[in-house]
Amino acid sequence: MKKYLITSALPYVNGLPHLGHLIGCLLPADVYARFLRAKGEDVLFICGTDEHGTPSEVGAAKENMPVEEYCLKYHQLHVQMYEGFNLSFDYFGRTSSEQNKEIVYRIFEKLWQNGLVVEKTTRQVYSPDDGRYLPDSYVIGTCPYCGYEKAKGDQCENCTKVLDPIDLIHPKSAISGSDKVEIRETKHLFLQLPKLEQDLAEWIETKKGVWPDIAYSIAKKWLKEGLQERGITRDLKWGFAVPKEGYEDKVFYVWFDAPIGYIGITKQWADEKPTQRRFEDWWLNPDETIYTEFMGKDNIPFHTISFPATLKGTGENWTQVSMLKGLNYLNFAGGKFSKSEHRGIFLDDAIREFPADYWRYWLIANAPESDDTNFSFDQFAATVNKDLNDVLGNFINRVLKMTATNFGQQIPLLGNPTTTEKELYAALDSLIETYTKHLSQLEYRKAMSVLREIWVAGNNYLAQTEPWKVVKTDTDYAGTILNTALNLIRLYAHLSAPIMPQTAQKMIDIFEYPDNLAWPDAPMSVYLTKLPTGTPFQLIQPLFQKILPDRTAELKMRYKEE
RNA sequence: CGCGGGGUAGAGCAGUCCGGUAGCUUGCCAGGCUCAUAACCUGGAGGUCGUGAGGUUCAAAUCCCACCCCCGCAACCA
Repeated sequence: MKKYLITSALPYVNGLPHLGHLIGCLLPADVYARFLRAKGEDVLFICGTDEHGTPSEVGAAKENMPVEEYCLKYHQLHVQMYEGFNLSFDYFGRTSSEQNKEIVYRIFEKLWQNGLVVEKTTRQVYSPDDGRYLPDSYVIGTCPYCGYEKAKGDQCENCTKVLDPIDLIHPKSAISGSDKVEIRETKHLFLQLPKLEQDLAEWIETKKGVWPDIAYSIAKKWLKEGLQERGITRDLKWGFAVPKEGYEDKVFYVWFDAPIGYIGITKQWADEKPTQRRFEDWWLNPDETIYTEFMGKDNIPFHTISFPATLKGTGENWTQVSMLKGLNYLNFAGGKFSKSEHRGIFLDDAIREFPADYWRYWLIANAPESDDTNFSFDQFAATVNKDLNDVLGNFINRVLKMTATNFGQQIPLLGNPTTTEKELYAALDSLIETYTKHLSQLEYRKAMSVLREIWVAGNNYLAQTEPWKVVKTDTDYAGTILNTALNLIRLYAHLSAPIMPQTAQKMIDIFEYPDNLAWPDAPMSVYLTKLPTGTPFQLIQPLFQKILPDRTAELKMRYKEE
């Protein structure tokens, strides 16, 4: 049996995640994992916090705590927030784990043995007052081209010229503000990507039409420009020590150990039950494993080029990515979400305002698949009110109440289906097939528009059959209609579960009938007759609440949406 | 100057690969229904498809050329 390995890009531990992080990789991955599990597939869904690097060191210093403590604190906050959104990771680990260290060393040694690692001397900016080397973007100064005074060492935001921090006039540290900076020569290890280029290019060519255009074209762009040797070490303290002489003060670069973290975290998972689980079954098993990665567009080069090259370079038979979903950005009020300026909606705020499923539905229905997408409370409210409350929530409510009034709180007898029911079965069979196809292909917006059609089909069925009239003249047929409608509620629960797990559970719990959230596996002529006659059901509070204009206005004020 | 994505009805999007009556959601207008949460169902109006009296073609949103605008990337912030 095929195994489905799913990873979401690892959120950087520094600071708190916002809606952009959620839709950028975590949530689409979760929906896919839930969908495959519902279909009965063997799924392993892995994620965790990416912890090494300068931003963590700087963040820890700001909060005046050791970096290990700082990372643990934020790791736990991430865990809490993702639990709040019901992300169904099989394991949520950390790139700083012992297990990851073990895998990083193993891969590094192989690359070393294969002659793919070389030493080069580079010139880096050192700040004595900070006691550290400064990454390019942590050096600020005057742009030599346009005179802009706050140019960053990697690029001038004013004239967009790409810079070398060494070229800045009056350079100073972005951390302490100190202008006592010096250029030092320092040795680093580089991975020789050019040696792997040919191999990589052939492999990527097989992904044409398989990966989304955005991923394929970005990978091709990098190949076209030619791969360069890539530094895999840094002059930092927070990271895995480089196990080579002369590198005692250096650690592996965060972008080297972060993707390897997928494997390291899988080993964390396996080590919890060593007699039952092996990371090798997933990661050194390419023939049986279908590996799907989710990430924001900025991450695509690392997942299509650097990481596959790293694995290939070992000469070992690692599982490589087969499906890859790259997403664009979610913007807020015309601009980016920002961690540093705390601009936008963060997950702790989001969950305080509305149930997780409201967000999950909106985000998936508006996933930034082809372009950046803008979040606005007006649109959010409109979607929640219409799709969730009016179309789905109201359908359930009207069916339950109508049945309770006319037949009591139990499933009425199903008579022989008429042409109308048969047409409904056929329409749904076709819609569900399309819906399933879109989810399999990770086409979320299309999938959601079909799901909505499926919900509308229920309301349409009632409009056509008018059970409130029929009940006065033909009780038996009215019972058949409502029986069918009640079965539709169950169907909707199953189909909605990957996107709205909590709501789906509530829908299932309406009926006193043992059920799970398995994917429909039979034609509707069978599937919509499953609830046994006489099964008791409960009248529940409406599943959703409308977001009224006053509330929307208040939200816009609170979150500063212009 | 480079690279990637985008520009289609008031708003949000699909359609472009493979040319053939311009589609969906929301909003607006009208009708139906009255079981349900002022909800549901149906119909209608609304677009020179960024620009070019460009090119190819019987036919262009779609292919080719030139240009304009928006967003992102450029190896260290999803």
